[in-house]
Amino acid sequence: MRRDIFQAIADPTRRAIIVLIAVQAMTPNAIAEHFDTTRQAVSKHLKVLTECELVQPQQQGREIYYKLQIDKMKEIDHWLEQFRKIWESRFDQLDNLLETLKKQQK
Amino acid sequence: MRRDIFQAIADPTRRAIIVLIAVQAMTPNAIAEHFDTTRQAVSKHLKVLTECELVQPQQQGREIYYKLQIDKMKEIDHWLEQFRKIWESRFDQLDNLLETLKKQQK
DNA sequence: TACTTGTGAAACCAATCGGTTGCGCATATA
DNA sequence: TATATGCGCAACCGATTGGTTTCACAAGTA
Repeated sequence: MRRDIFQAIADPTRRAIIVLIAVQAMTPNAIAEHFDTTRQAVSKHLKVLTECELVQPQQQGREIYYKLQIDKMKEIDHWLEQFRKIWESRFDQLDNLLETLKKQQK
Repeated sequence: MRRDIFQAIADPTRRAIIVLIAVQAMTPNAIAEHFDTTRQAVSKHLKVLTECELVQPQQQGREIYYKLQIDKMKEIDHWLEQFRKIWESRFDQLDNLLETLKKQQK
């Protein structure tokens, strides 16, 4: 199933999971201990994250370690790039200057 | 109403609206012309974007211009910062190297 | 072999989402 | 004043979401 990465990071629990496994790969059970939900709920979140390739499962015996695919996070960064151009531009700085002048006039 | 910016950018139409008004402030009618939906649907999206302060309305006669608050986008950038640290780190590069070696062994 | 452990999948549920239509209300304009 | 325009809000609707409980199954362990 094709998934949207932005929809994947919309959920706060999912974002917390991402932060958690960014440090090191973890099993669903280990992850669930950090939250006030069932393992199954975490499993569902991991499914979403896997479907959009933000996370990759690695079977090890009967345990499955989920590892963050940090490269995929760059997709968000890439989308932000167009706005970074704006907020770093002089036009934006001019805009802020005009706003400040406007407020001073009041 | 308090809103989550990540939930706000989860919707593709909403992201398109953000890109659209990044160039210049626009009215709901003008925005709606760019999409295959009603003005009311766009109005709802703008409400969500306004509630999380990604967008600001500016009344002008009977028209309302919606302007992107580019500064708010930095919040996403800020969340990404922790991952940027990882993907720019040598540990990550070492990780990739190990992965490559592993594949070559097969 | 019997039991325990780690896991995903299915069925269900209330809440939320993104869309529509219909409405009311200002603000131009004739 | 009457009419047209731009807009937000409310009510409604089907689809999706995030959670739960129950179950099945493979992998270790007694």
